[in-house]
Amino acid sequence: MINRIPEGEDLRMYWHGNWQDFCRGPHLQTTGQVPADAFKLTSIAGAYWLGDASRPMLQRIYGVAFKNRDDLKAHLVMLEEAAKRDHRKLGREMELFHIQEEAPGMVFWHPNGWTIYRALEDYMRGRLRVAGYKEIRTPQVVDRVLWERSGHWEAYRENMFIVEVDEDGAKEKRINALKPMNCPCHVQVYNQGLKSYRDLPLRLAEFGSCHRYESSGSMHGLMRVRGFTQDDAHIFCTEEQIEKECADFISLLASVYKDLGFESFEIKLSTRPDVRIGSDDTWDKLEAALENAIRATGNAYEIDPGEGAFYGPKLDFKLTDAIGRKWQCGTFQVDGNTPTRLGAEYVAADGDKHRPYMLHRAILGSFERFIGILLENYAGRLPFWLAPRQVVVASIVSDADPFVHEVVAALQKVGVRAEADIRNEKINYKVREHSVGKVPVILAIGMKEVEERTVSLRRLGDTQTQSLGFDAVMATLGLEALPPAGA
RNA sequence: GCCGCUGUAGCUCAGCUGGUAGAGCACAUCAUUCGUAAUGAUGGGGUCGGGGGUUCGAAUCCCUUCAGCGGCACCA
Repeated sequence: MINRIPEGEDLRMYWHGNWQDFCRGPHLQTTGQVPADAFKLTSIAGAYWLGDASRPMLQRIYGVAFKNRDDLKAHLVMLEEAAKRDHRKLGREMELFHIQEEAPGMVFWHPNGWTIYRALEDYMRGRLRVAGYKEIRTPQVVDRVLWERSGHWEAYRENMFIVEVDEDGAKEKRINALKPMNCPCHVQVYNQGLKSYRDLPLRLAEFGSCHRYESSGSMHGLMRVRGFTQDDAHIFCTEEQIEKECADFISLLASVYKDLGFESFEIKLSTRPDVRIGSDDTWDKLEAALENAIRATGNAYEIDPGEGAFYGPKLDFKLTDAIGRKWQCGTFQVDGNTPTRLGAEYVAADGDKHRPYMLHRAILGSFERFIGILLENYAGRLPFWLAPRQVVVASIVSDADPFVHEVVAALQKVGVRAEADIRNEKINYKVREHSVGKVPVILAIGMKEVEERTVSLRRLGDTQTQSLGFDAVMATLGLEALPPAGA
C-alpha cells in the first residue's frame, strides 16, 4: 500500500483501542464524538481488497454518522424519498415496462412506457433534423468479419452477443454478432459512393439498437441494460471542422437538456492517455479544438488528464437531477482510427483522397437509461408533453357520458392523449386513482358542465379546480401537448 | 463476474421449531348515480422461481440452477 502513495506525502496511522487503520484520515478521536442517536449501520457488502477484482474480497460494513439525530433523520428521509422515485417502482405502478427472467437486461415496453419513449424519440428526431443530421438505420446482426475489421472482435468480443447461423447444405457456419455499437455500420453507409469534401460535414444519426453482454451484477432497471437504443450519430468531417461541430453539438445538447428539465450539467475533457496512436502534434490540435469549442459556448469544464480513448480526446457531459444526483449521459469523441481501419475517405479540393475524422456523439446516451433518469427526476410526474396519459375525462354522473366522449374526441383531435373514465364510481375514487397514476390533468364533468359546456379542470398535485369553457380547454391543452421546440 | 441477502396471488407482504397456504390492495359480479385522493356486499385467483435430494410427509431442511436486490469490480 505504501508503494501506491506518492513520494513526499505523509503516511498516517490511526489507533482506536486495539484496532488500527492505515488511512489518509482524518478520524474522530473517540467514538464518544458521535452522538449515540446519530449513527446507523446501513448495509453489509463485499468489497475487493484495494478495489482490485483479482484480489480477495473483504466484508465491509457500511454505516453513516451525523452530528446530531436530526441530521441522521434528514438523511434517512432523503433515502426514502429516493426510494419512492425509484424508476423500477414507478415503472410498475405506472405500467410503463417490465423485465423478466427469460431476457435479463432487456426491456418489455408497455403501452404507457412506449408512449413516453416515442414522445422522446419524436422530439429528438425533430431537434436533430433542424440541426442538420440525416437519419439512417443499419442492421442489428452483422458478420464477424466487419467486427474483425473494426477491431471490436478483438477488443470487445466478451461483451458481444454472438449469433451463429448454421446454413443448411452450405457446410459452412456463419458467425454474426448483434451490434454493440453503431459506428462500424455508419462507416459502411458513408463508404457507399465517393465522397467529396463538399459533402462534409456529414452528420449521420441513428436511434441505434445495440446489445452488450453486461456482467450480471451490473444490471439495474433501465439504467444499465443489455439491449438499449442510443441517440447515436457520427459526424464525418475534416480536422478544421471539428471545433465548430463540437461547439454546435454542445449548444444542441444544452438546449435539449433544458427542454427536458435539466438546467445544469458539467463538461469533462479527457485528454491523451499514455497508450495512444497519432502524433503529439495532432493531439495538441484535437485537444485545443475541443477546448476552444467549449469556451465558445461559454460553459465551464474540467480536464481529466490521460482519460481519453487511445485514438482521440473526448468530452463527457453529466447532468444534475432534481435531488442533486449526477448522471453521465452525453458524450463527444474524436476518432481518426475507425475511419482508417474501415477505409473511409473523401476527395479533397486538391483532388487527393483524405481520411475524414469521425465524431461519435450522443446527447441522451440511451433512451432506456434516459427515461429512467427522467422518471426519477420528476418522481413520475412527467411534464405534460411526455406524460403517457395526459388527460382523463371523468364523468360524475352517467348522464354526462355523452359530453365526456365529445370532450375526449375533441382533445384527441388537437393531439392530446385523452381517455374517458365513465365507470360507475364516485368522482373521489376516480380522482384518487388517476392522481396515483400520475395523470397530469383530470377533467371532471357533471350535469353543471354538461349544461354550460364547460369542464372542471384539476392538475396533478393541486387541490383546486378551475372551470373552463370547451374551446378554452382545447386551445390550452392542445398547446401544452406540443413538444418543446428548443430554446 | 465477486461477496451478502431475497424469490409465496397482478402488487405489498404474513406463514414459529417440517403436517400439503393467508391478509390488504387489485380483479370479477351485484347493488349504489355520487361534485374532486379509496361506497358496500359477494366471489374467483397460488404446480410457494426452476431442477434434484432428505423425509411417512417439504413453502419450510440440504444441494444445484436462474433471476432480482445492496455493494464491489466492470461500463474500450
